[in-house]
Amino acid sequence: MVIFEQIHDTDLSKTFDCGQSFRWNALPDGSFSGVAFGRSVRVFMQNNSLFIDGAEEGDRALWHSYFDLGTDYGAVGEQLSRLHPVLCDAADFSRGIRILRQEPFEALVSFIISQNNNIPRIKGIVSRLCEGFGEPLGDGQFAFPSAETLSCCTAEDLAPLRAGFRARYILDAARKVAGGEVDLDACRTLDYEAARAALMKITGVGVKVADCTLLYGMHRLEAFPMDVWMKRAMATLLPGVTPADFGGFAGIAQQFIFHYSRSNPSLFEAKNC
DNA sequence: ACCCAGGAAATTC
DNA sequence: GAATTTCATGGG
Repeated sequence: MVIFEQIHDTDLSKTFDCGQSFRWNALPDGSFSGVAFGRSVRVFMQNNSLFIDGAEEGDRALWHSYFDLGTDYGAVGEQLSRLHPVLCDAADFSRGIRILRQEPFEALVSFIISQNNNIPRIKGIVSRLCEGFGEPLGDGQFAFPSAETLSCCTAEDLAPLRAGFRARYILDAARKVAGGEVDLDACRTLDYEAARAALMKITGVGVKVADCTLLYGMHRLEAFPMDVWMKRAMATLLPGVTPADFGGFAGIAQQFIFHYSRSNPSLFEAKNC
């Protein structure tokens, strides 16, 4: 068990269910089970401490990084709140969300699967992908499969996932990553536009999926994924505001606005009469 | 039966 | 080139 004390501005339920990750599930006791970097753990908060049950002490730095515990989200929220009144509401509503540092390939494939799809179904496909092709971890859980493993698969192999037209996108991603044509490690340090262009060499990866991969898989906070919710939110709630206005925390602002908008659809109802 | 879902590719105008 | 259609699958 790894324990982090004096942890603030952290709500695991919001963090896991705000649409950035598809690998965590709530247990009846309020804790969450999930897998990251091939480690199966159960996590919960208690008295401002974050407990990682099943984690080894040697992985302390890994979990610190995964949950981005080095960032003061309270301070980020305050800074964003000063920029615009809507950000004040969004940041307050989304208090507790952290941007996880997920595995790059997992983020890439997860958001390829996400296109024109809904979150429960995305989770189902990702789950079947791991069960079918990921390394078993001995407790009924499975690691996210590697690009190398998936690069050897055929479309028929992926049929049980019921991923539909996205299956061939997954395979193209796996082959280009495993073959070195797309270097995910390089995308961490490449300038933003170049990293985005590199990811978009994959069939099925457009601007939005590339931005999600950069933000959730590589913690590139300048990425600002624009899905239908974000487009509507920016047009309706923040006219004239651009991601650049959020400084170095655009990605965090995006997640706050996204969660706020999805959770309050009434914000977009017609305001006549 | 119909509509939508954290989009992107293929086709058409 | 910009606008529209199609793409598989499942749930409401």
